[in-house]
Amino acid sequence: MQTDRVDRRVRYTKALLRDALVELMQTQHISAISVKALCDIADVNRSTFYAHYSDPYDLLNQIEREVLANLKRYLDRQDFNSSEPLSVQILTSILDYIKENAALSKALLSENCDFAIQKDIMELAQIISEQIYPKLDIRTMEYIKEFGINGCVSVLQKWLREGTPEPPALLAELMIQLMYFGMKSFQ
Amino acid sequence: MQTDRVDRRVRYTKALLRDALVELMQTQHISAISVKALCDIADVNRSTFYAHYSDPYDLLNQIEREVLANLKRYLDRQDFNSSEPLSVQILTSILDYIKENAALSKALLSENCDFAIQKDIMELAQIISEQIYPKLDIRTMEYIKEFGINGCVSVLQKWLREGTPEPPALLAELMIQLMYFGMKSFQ
DNA sequence: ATTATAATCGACACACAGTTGGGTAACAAC
DNA sequence: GTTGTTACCCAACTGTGTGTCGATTATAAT
Repeated sequence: MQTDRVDRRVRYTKALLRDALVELMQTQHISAISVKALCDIADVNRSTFYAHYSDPYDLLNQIEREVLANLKRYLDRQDFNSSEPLSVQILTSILDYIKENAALSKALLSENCDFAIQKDIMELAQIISEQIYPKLDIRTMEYIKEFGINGCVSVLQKWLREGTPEPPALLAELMIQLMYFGMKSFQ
Repeated sequence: MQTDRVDRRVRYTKALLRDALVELMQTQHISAISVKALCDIADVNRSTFYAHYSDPYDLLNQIEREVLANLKRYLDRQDFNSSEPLSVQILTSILDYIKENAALSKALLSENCDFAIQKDIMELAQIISEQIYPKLDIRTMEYIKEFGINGCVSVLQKWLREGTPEPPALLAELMIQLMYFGMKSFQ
Protein backbone atom coordinates (compact mmCIF):
# COMPACT_ATOMS: atom_id res chain seq x y z
CA MET A 1 0.00 0.00 0.00
CA GLN A 2 1.60 3.20 -1.21
CA THR A 3 1.04 6.55 0.37
CA ASP A 4 -2.17 7.26 -1.49
CA ARG A 5 -3.32 8.20 2.00
CA VAL A 6 -4.85 11.63 2.08
CA ASP A 7 -3.53 14.40 4.22
CA ARG A 8 -4.37 13.89 7.88
CA ARG A 9 -5.94 17.36 8.00
CA VAL A 10 -8.34 16.42 5.26
CA ARG A 11 -9.38 13.22 6.96
CA TYR A 12 -10.00 15.13 10.16
CA THR A 13 -12.04 17.86 8.53
CA LYS A 14 -14.17 15.36 6.63
CA ALA A 15 -14.81 13.35 9.77
CA LEU A 16 -15.97 16.51 11.53
CA LEU A 17 -18.36 17.32 8.72
CA ARG A 18 -19.68 13.77 8.57
CA ASP A 19 -20.40 13.80 12.29
CA ALA A 20 -22.08 17.16 11.99
CA LEU A 21 -24.37 15.97 9.22
CA VAL A 22 -25.32 12.83 11.11
CA GLU A 23 -26.07 14.94 14.15
CA LEU A 24 -28.28 17.36 12.23
CA MET A 25 -30.06 14.57 10.41
CA GLN A 26 -31.27 13.12 13.68
CA THR A 27 -33.81 15.92 13.70
CA GLN A 28 -33.90 17.58 10.27
CA HIS A 29 -34.49 16.60 6.70
CA ILE A 30 -31.41 16.81 4.51
CA SER A 31 -33.00 19.47 2.33
CA ALA A 32 -33.39 21.74 5.35
CA ILE A 33 -29.76 21.54 6.43
CA SER A 34 -27.67 24.59 5.55
CA VAL A 35 -23.97 24.64 4.86
CA LYS A 36 -23.63 27.24 7.57
CA ALA A 37 -25.25 25.06 10.23
CA LEU A 38 -23.02 22.19 9.22
CA CYS A 39 -19.88 24.30 9.51
CA ASP A 40 -20.95 25.84 12.79
CA ILE A 41 -21.29 22.42 14.38
CA ALA A 42 -18.18 20.97 12.78
CA ASP A 43 -16.34 24.19 13.63
CA VAL A 44 -14.97 24.38 10.13
CA ASN A 45 -14.79 27.36 7.85
CA ARG A 46 -17.44 27.54 5.20
CA SER A 47 -14.87 27.82 2.43
CA THR A 48 -13.39 24.58 3.65
CA PHE A 49 -16.70 22.82 3.21
CA TYR A 50 -16.89 23.91 -0.41
CA ALA A 51 -13.35 22.72 -0.96
CA HIS A 52 -14.56 19.17 -0.36
CA TYR A 53 -18.25 19.04 -1.17
CA SER A 54 -20.56 20.85 -3.50
CA ASP A 55 -23.47 20.83 -1.05
CA PRO A 56 -24.88 18.81 1.87
CA TYR A 57 -26.34 16.24 -0.55
CA ASP A 58 -22.86 15.54 -1.87
CA LEU A 59 -21.64 14.93 1.67
CA LEU A 60 -24.58 12.65 2.39
CA ASN A 61 -23.91 10.72 -0.77
CA GLN A 62 -20.32 10.03 0.18
CA ILE A 63 -21.30 8.92 3.66
CA GLU A 64 -23.88 6.58 2.22
CA ARG A 65 -21.46 4.87 -0.14
CA GLU A 66 -18.97 4.50 2.66
CA VAL A 67 -21.48 2.88 4.98
CA LEU A 68 -22.64 0.43 2.34
CA ALA A 69 -19.07 -0.61 1.69
CA ASN A 70 -18.53 -1.13 5.41
CA LEU A 71 -21.68 -3.18 5.80
CA LYS A 72 -20.69 -5.30 2.86
CA ARG A 73 -17.27 -5.95 4.35
CA TYR A 74 -18.90 -6.75 7.68
CA LEU A 75 -21.28 -9.26 6.15
CA ASP A 76 -18.51 -10.88 4.15
CA ARG A 77 -16.70 -11.65 7.37
CA GLN A 78 -19.66 -13.70 8.61
CA ASP A 79 -20.42 -16.92 6.86
CA PHE A 80 -23.94 -18.09 6.64
CA ASN A 81 -25.20 -21.62 6.26
CA SER A 82 -28.57 -20.53 5.06
CA SER A 83 -31.10 -22.23 2.87
CA GLU A 84 -33.44 -19.27 2.98
CA PRO A 85 -32.28 -16.26 0.95
CA LEU A 86 -33.10 -14.00 3.89
CA SER A 87 -32.73 -15.89 7.15
CA VAL A 88 -33.14 -14.79 10.73
CA GLN A 89 -29.42 -15.37 11.02
CA ILE A 90 -28.42 -12.93 8.31
CA LEU A 91 -30.95 -10.35 9.40
CA THR A 92 -29.66 -10.57 12.95
CA SER A 93 -26.17 -9.83 11.69
CA ILE A 94 -27.42 -6.79 9.87
CA LEU A 95 -29.29 -5.58 12.93
CA ASP A 96 -26.15 -6.05 15.01
CA TYR A 97 -24.32 -3.82 12.62
CA ILE A 98 -27.08 -1.23 12.66
CA LYS A 99 -27.17 -1.19 16.43
CA GLU A 100 -23.43 -0.65 16.58
CA ASN A 101 -23.81 2.34 14.25
CA ALA A 102 -27.07 3.61 15.60
CA ALA A 103 -26.84 7.35 15.00
CA LEU A 104 -25.54 6.88 11.50
CA SER A 105 -28.13 4.25 10.65
CA LYS A 106 -30.86 6.41 12.07
CA ALA A 107 -29.81 9.27 9.83
CA LEU A 108 -29.58 7.15 6.70
CA LEU A 109 -32.73 5.12 7.26
CA SER A 110 -34.97 7.90 8.49
CA GLU A 111 -37.35 9.92 6.41
CA ASN A 112 -34.83 12.75 6.80
CA CYS A 113 -32.74 11.05 4.19
CA ASP A 114 -33.43 11.54 0.56
CA PHE A 115 -31.75 8.98 -1.65
CA ALA A 116 -32.40 6.60 1.14
CA ILE A 117 -30.19 3.61 1.11
CA GLN A 118 -33.57 2.08 0.45
CA LYS A 119 -32.84 2.19 -3.26
CA ASP A 120 -29.85 -0.05 -2.69
CA ILE A 121 -31.86 -2.30 -0.41
CA MET A 122 -34.41 -2.65 -3.18
CA GLU A 123 -31.82 -4.04 -5.53
CA LEU A 124 -30.77 -6.54 -2.91
CA ALA A 125 -34.38 -7.55 -2.41
CA GLN A 126 -34.73 -8.00 -6.14
CA ILE A 127 -32.32 -10.90 -6.06
CA ILE A 128 -33.87 -12.43 -2.96
CA SER A 129 -37.43 -12.25 -4.14
CA GLU A 130 -36.62 -13.72 -7.51
CA GLN A 131 -35.40 -16.81 -5.72
CA ILE A 132 -38.53 -17.14 -3.64
CA TYR A 133 -41.11 -16.37 -6.27
CA PRO A 134 -39.76 -17.42 -9.64
CA LYS A 135 -43.17 -17.68 -11.25
CA LEU A 136 -45.12 -14.72 -9.95
CA ASP A 137 -46.59 -11.94 -12.04
CA ILE A 138 -43.98 -9.15 -12.17
CA ARG A 139 -46.29 -6.41 -11.08
CA THR A 140 -47.45 -8.31 -8.02
CA MET A 141 -43.88 -9.10 -7.09
CA GLU A 142 -42.94 -5.44 -7.27
CA TYR A 143 -45.69 -4.59 -4.84
CA ILE A 144 -44.69 -7.41 -2.51
CA LYS A 145 -41.12 -6.15 -2.44
CA GLU A 146 -42.23 -2.58 -1.85
CA PHE A 147 -44.47 -3.69 0.99
CA GLY A 148 -41.93 -5.93 2.69
CA ILE A 149 -38.95 -3.62 2.47
CA ASN A 150 -40.71 -0.48 3.59
CA GLY A 151 -42.50 -2.35 6.32
CA CYS A 152 -39.16 -3.59 7.60
CA VAL A 153 -37.45 -0.25 7.24
CA SER A 154 -40.13 1.47 9.27
CA VAL A 155 -39.86 -1.19 11.95
CA LEU A 156 -36.13 -0.44 12.02
CA GLN A 157 -36.81 3.28 12.22
CA LYS A 158 -39.06 2.77 15.21
CA TRP A 159 -36.49 0.52 16.82
CA LEU A 160 -33.72 3.10 16.34
CA ARG A 161 -35.92 6.01 17.34
CA GLU A 162 -36.55 4.35 20.67
CA GLY A 163 -32.95 3.40 21.33
CA THR A 164 -32.87 -0.22 20.11
CA PRO A 165 -34.54 -1.63 23.25
CA GLU A 166 -35.07 -5.16 21.92
CA PRO A 167 -32.18 -7.49 21.14
CA PRO A 168 -31.43 -7.77 17.41
CA ALA A 169 -32.29 -11.47 17.24
CA LEU A 170 -35.78 -10.88 18.61
CA LEU A 171 -36.50 -8.10 16.15
CA ALA A 172 -35.12 -10.17 13.28
CA GLU A 173 -37.55 -12.98 14.07
CA LEU A 174 -40.44 -10.56 14.30
CA MET A 175 -39.60 -9.01 10.94
CA ILE A 176 -39.22 -12.35 9.20
CA GLN A 177 -42.53 -13.58 10.57
CA LEU A 178 -44.32 -10.40 9.54
CA MET A 179 -42.89 -10.47 6.05
CA TYR A 180 -43.42 -14.13 5.36
CA PHE A 181 -46.60 -14.96 7.29
CA GLY A 182 -48.36 -11.67 8.02
CA MET A 183 -50.25 -10.22 10.94
CA LYS A 184 -52.72 -13.05 11.31
CA SER A 185 -49.93 -15.44 12.21
CA PHE A 186 -49.61 -13.56 15.49
CA GLN A 187 -53.13 -14.34 16.61
CA MET B 1 -76.28 28.46 6.26
CA GLN B 2 -75.48 32.12 6.77
CA THR B 3 -72.98 34.07 4.75
CA ASP B 4 -70.04 33.04 6.86
CA ARG B 5 -68.59 32.45 3.40
CA VAL B 6 -65.27 34.11 2.96
CA ASP B 7 -64.58 36.69 0.31
CA ARG B 8 -64.39 35.11 -3.13
CA ARG B 9 -60.96 36.67 -3.66
CA VAL B 10 -59.64 34.91 -0.59
CA ARG B 11 -61.02 31.55 -1.66
CA TYR B 12 -59.47 31.99 -5.09
CA THR B 13 -56.06 33.00 -3.76
CA LYS B 14 -55.99 30.11 -1.31
CA ALA B 15 -56.94 27.65 -4.01
CA LEU B 16 -54.11 28.94 -6.19
CA LEU B 17 -51.61 28.48 -3.38
CA ARG B 18 -52.90 25.01 -2.52
CA ASP B 19 -52.52 23.92 -6.13
CA ALA B 20 -49.04 25.40 -6.29
CA LEU B 21 -47.95 23.51 -3.19
CA VAL B 22 -49.36 20.24 -4.45
CA GLU B 23 -47.57 20.77 -7.73
CA LEU B 24 -44.22 21.48 -6.10
CA MET B 25 -44.60 18.59 -3.70
CA GLN B 26 -44.80 16.16 -6.59
CA THR B 27 -41.05 16.60 -6.89
CA GLN B 28 -39.72 18.38 -3.80
CA HIS B 29 -39.73 17.91 -0.07
CA ILE B 30 -41.81 20.44 1.83
CA SER B 31 -38.73 21.75 3.64
CA ALA B 32 -37.14 22.67 0.30
CA ILE B 33 -40.09 24.68 -0.97
CA SER B 34 -39.69 28.45 -0.78
CA VAL B 35 -42.44 31.00 -0.40
CA LYS B 36 -41.15 32.67 -3.53
CA ALA B 37 -41.46 29.53 -5.65
CA LEU B 38 -44.96 29.00 -4.34
CA CYS B 39 -46.00 32.54 -5.22
CA ASP B 40 -44.34 32.42 -8.62
CA ILE B 41 -46.38 29.38 -9.58
CA ALA B 42 -49.59 30.58 -8.00
CA ASP B 43 -48.99 34.02 -9.51
CA VAL B 44 -49.73 35.66 -6.22
CA ASN B 45 -47.85 38.41 -4.48
CA ARG B 46 -45.56 37.28 -1.71
CA SER B 47 -47.18 39.65 0.78
CA THR B 48 -50.47 37.97 0.03
CA PHE B 49 -49.06 34.61 1.00
CA TYR B 50 -47.99 35.96 4.38
CA ALA B 51 -51.43 37.45 4.85
CA HIS B 52 -52.83 33.91 4.95
CA TYR B 53 -50.07 31.58 6.05
CA SER B 54 -47.00 31.86 8.22
CA ASP B 55 -44.93 29.53 6.03
CA PRO B 56 -45.31 26.61 3.59
CA TYR B 57 -45.75 24.18 6.50
CA ASP B 58 -48.76 26.13 7.67
CA LEU B 59 -50.29 25.84 4.22
CA LEU B 60 -49.58 22.12 4.10
CA ASN B 61 -51.15 21.68 7.49
CA GLN B 62 -54.38 23.33 6.41
CA ILE B 63 -54.54 21.24 3.25
CA GLU B 64 -54.04 18.11 5.26
CA ARG B 65 -56.84 18.82 7.70
CA GLU B 66 -59.12 19.69 4.82
CA VAL B 67 -58.40 16.42 3.01
CA LEU B 68 -58.96 14.33 6.09
CA ALA B 69 -62.29 16.00 6.66
CA ASN B 70 -63.28 15.31 3.05
CA LEU B 71 -62.23 11.68 3.24
CA LYS B 72 -64.20 11.26 6.42
CA ARG B 73 -67.30 12.74 4.82
CA TYR B 74 -66.77 10.52 1.80
CA LEU B 75 -66.52 7.38 3.90
CA ASP B 76 -69.56 8.34 5.94
CA ARG B 77 -71.62 8.37 2.77
CA GLN B 78 -70.80 4.72 2.10
CA ASP B 79 -72.22 2.15 4.45
CA PHE B 80 -70.26 -0.95 5.10
CA ASN B 81 -71.57 -4.32 6.20
CA SER B 82 -68.21 -5.50 7.42
CA SER B 83 -67.29 -8.03 10.02
CA GLU B 84 -63.57 -7.37 9.58
CA PRO B 85 -62.39 -4.03 10.98
CA LEU B 86 -60.48 -3.38 7.76
CA SER B 87 -62.18 -5.09 4.87
CA VAL B 88 -61.37 -5.18 1.18
CA GLN B 89 -64.60 -3.27 0.73
CA ILE B 90 -63.61 -0.33 2.93
CA LEU B 91 -60.09 -0.26 1.58
CA THR B 92 -61.41 -0.19 -1.97
CA SER B 93 -63.52 2.84 -1.09
CA ILE B 94 -60.47 4.59 0.28
CA LEU B 95 -58.47 3.75 -2.82
CA ASP B 96 -61.25 5.07 -4.99
CA TYR B 97 -61.06 8.33 -3.15
CA ILE B 98 -57.28 8.45 -3.43
CA LYS B 99 -57.42 7.76 -7.13
CA GLU B 100 -59.89 10.57 -7.63
CA ASN B 101 -57.53 12.92 -5.82
CA ALA B 102 -54.31 11.51 -7.15
CA ALA B 103 -52.00 14.53 -7.22
CA LEU B 104 -53.10 15.65 -3.80
CA SER B 105 -52.78 12.17 -2.33
CA LYS B 106 -49.40 11.74 -3.90
CA ALA B 107 -48.20 14.93 -2.26
CA LEU B 108 -49.58 14.07 1.16
CA LEU B 109 -48.53 10.43 1.19
CA SER B 110 -45.09 10.82 -0.34
CA GLU B 111 -41.86 11.15 1.53
CA ASN B 112 -41.96 14.81 0.49
CA CYS B 113 -44.50 15.35 3.20
CA ASP B 114 -43.45 15.89 6.74
CA PHE B 115 -46.27 15.49 9.21
CA ALA B 116 -47.47 12.79 6.94
CA ILE B 117 -51.07 12.01 7.31
CA GLN B 118 -49.47 8.81 8.46
CA LYS B 119 -49.73 10.01 12.04
CA ASP B 120 -53.48 10.18 11.65
CA ILE B 121 -53.55 6.82 9.94
CA MET B 122 -51.65 5.38 12.88
CA GLU B 123 -54.38 6.46 15.26
CA LEU B 124 -56.96 4.82 13.05
CA ALA B 125 -54.91 1.63 12.96
CA GLN B 126 -54.69 1.71 16.73
CA ILE B 127 -58.41 1.13 16.99
CA ILE B 128 -58.42 -1.56 14.32
CA SER B 129 -55.53 -3.53 15.67
CA GLU B 130 -56.88 -3.51 19.19
CA GLN B 131 -59.92 -5.31 17.88
CA ILE B 132 -57.89 -7.96 16.09
CA TYR B 133 -55.26 -8.61 18.71
CA PRO B 134 -56.74 -7.97 22.09
CA LYS B 135 -54.24 -10.08 23.97
CA LEU B 136 -50.92 -9.39 22.31
CA ASP B 137 -47.86 -7.90 23.97
CA ILE B 138 -48.04 -4.11 23.45
CA ARG B 139 -44.57 -3.77 22.04
CA THR B 140 -45.13 -6.48 19.44
CA MET B 141 -48.40 -4.90 18.43
CA GLU B 142 -46.72 -1.55 17.93
CA TYR B 143 -44.25 -3.13 15.55
CA ILE B 144 -46.99 -4.95 13.68
CA LYS B 145 -48.87 -1.71 13.18
CA GLU B 146 -45.76 0.10 12.06
CA PHE B 147 -44.98 -2.65 9.59
CA GLY B 148 -48.46 -2.95 8.14
CA ILE B 149 -49.20 0.73 7.78
CA ASN B 150 -45.90 1.72 6.24
CA GLY B 151 -45.92 -1.29 3.99
CA CYS B 152 -49.34 -0.28 2.74
CA VAL B 153 -48.45 3.38 2.41
CA SER B 154 -45.44 2.56 0.29
CA VAL B 155 -47.54 0.31 -1.92
CA LEU B 156 -49.87 3.26 -2.35
CA GLN B 157 -46.95 5.55 -3.14
CA LYS B 158 -45.75 3.20 -5.84
CA TRP B 159 -49.27 2.93 -7.21
CA LEU B 160 -49.66 6.71 -7.35
CA ARG B 161 -46.16 7.28 -8.68
CA GLU B 162 -46.97 5.07 -11.63
CA GLY B 163 -50.35 6.57 -12.37
CA THR B 164 -52.70 4.17 -10.55
CA PRO B 165 -52.56 1.49 -13.28
CA GLU B 166 -54.34 -1.24 -11.33
CA PRO B 167 -58.03 -0.97 -10.36
CA PRO B 168 -58.53 -0.03 -6.69
CA ALA B 169 -60.27 -3.30 -5.83
CA LEU B 170 -57.33 -5.36 -7.06
CA LEU B 171 -54.84 -3.35 -5.05
CA ALA B 172 -57.05 -3.50 -1.99
CA GLU B 173 -57.08 -7.28 -2.12
CA LEU B 174 -53.33 -7.41 -2.56
CA MET B 175 -52.75 -5.15 0.41
CA ILE B 176 -55.09 -7.07 2.67
CA GLN B 177 -53.48 -10.36 1.75
CA LEU B 178 -49.97 -8.99 2.34
CA MET B 179 -50.90 -7.52 5.68
CA TYR B 180 -52.83 -10.45 7.01
CA PHE B 181 -51.08 -13.47 5.47
CA GLY B 182 -47.66 -12.30 4.31
CA MET B 183 -45.45 -12.95 1.30
CA LYS B 184 -45.45 -16.73 1.58
CA SER B 185 -49.18 -16.84 0.92
CA PHE B 186 -48.39 -15.81 -2.65
CA GLN B 187 -46.30 -18.87 -3.37
C1' DA C 1 -72.48 54.11 -6.23
C1' DT C 2 -70.41 53.65 -1.99
C1' DT C 3 -67.76 51.27 1.30
C1' DA C 4 -64.78 47.79 3.09
C1' DT C 5 -61.04 45.08 2.42
C1' DA C 6 -58.06 41.96 -0.36
C1' DA C 7 -54.29 42.02 -3.21
C1' DT C 8 -50.43 44.44 -5.21
C1' DC C 9 -46.30 47.13 -5.25
C1' DG C 10 -41.87 48.92 -3.71
C1' DA C 11 -38.69 49.13 -0.24
C1' DC C 12 -36.37 47.68 3.82
C1' DA C 13 -32.95 44.98 6.89
C1' DC C 14 -31.40 40.50 7.37
C1' DA C 15 -29.53 35.77 6.61
C1' DC C 16 -27.53 32.08 3.93
C1' DA C 17 -25.27 30.76 -0.52
C1' DG C 18 -21.29 30.37 -3.32
C1' DT C 19 -16.91 32.34 -4.83
C1' DT C 20 -12.37 34.57 -4.50
C1' DG C 21 -7.68 36.18 -3.01
C1' DG C 22 -4.30 36.54 0.54
C1' DG C 23 -2.14 35.14 4.88
C1' DT C 24 -0.87 31.36 8.16
C1' DA C 25 0.17 26.98 9.82
C1' DA C 26 0.35 22.10 9.40
C1' DC C 27 1.82 18.48 6.66
C1' DA C 28 4.85 15.04 3.86
C1' DA C 29 9.27 14.12 1.98
C1' DC C 30 13.87 14.40 1.88
C1' DG D 1 15.80 20.36 10.38
C1' DT D 2 14.72 22.35 5.97
C1' DT D 3 11.74 22.93 2.12
C1' DG D 4 7.99 22.86 -0.99
C1' DT D 5 3.15 21.99 -0.81
C1' DT D 6 -1.42 22.64 0.52
C1' DA D 7 -5.28 22.69 3.78
C1' DC D 8 -7.32 25.81 6.42
C1' DC D 9 -8.90 30.38 7.98
C1' DC D 10 -10.41 35.08 7.19
C1' DA D 11 -12.64 38.88 4.98
C1' DA D 12 -15.07 40.59 1.37
C1' DC D 13 -18.49 40.61 -2.36
C1' DT D 14 -22.56 39.38 -5.17
C1' DG D 15 -26.83 37.12 -5.45
C1' DT D 16 -31.19 35.41 -3.73
C1' DG D 17 -34.90 34.31 -0.50
C1' DT D 18 -37.12 36.06 3.97
C1' DG D 19 -40.34 38.49 6.63
C1' DT D 20 -42.41 43.06 7.39
C1' DC D 21 -44.66 47.58 6.36
C1' DG D 22 -47.03 51.54 4.46
C1' DA D 23 -49.12 53.29 0.36
C1' DT D 24 -51.86 52.27 -3.67
C1' DT D 25 -55.05 49.79 -6.69
C1' DA D 26 -58.65 46.44 -7.65
C1' DT D 27 -62.66 44.08 -6.47
C1' DA D 28 -66.43 42.02 -3.62
C1' DA D 29 -70.50 43.03 -0.95
C1' DT D 30 -74.40 45.90 -0.10
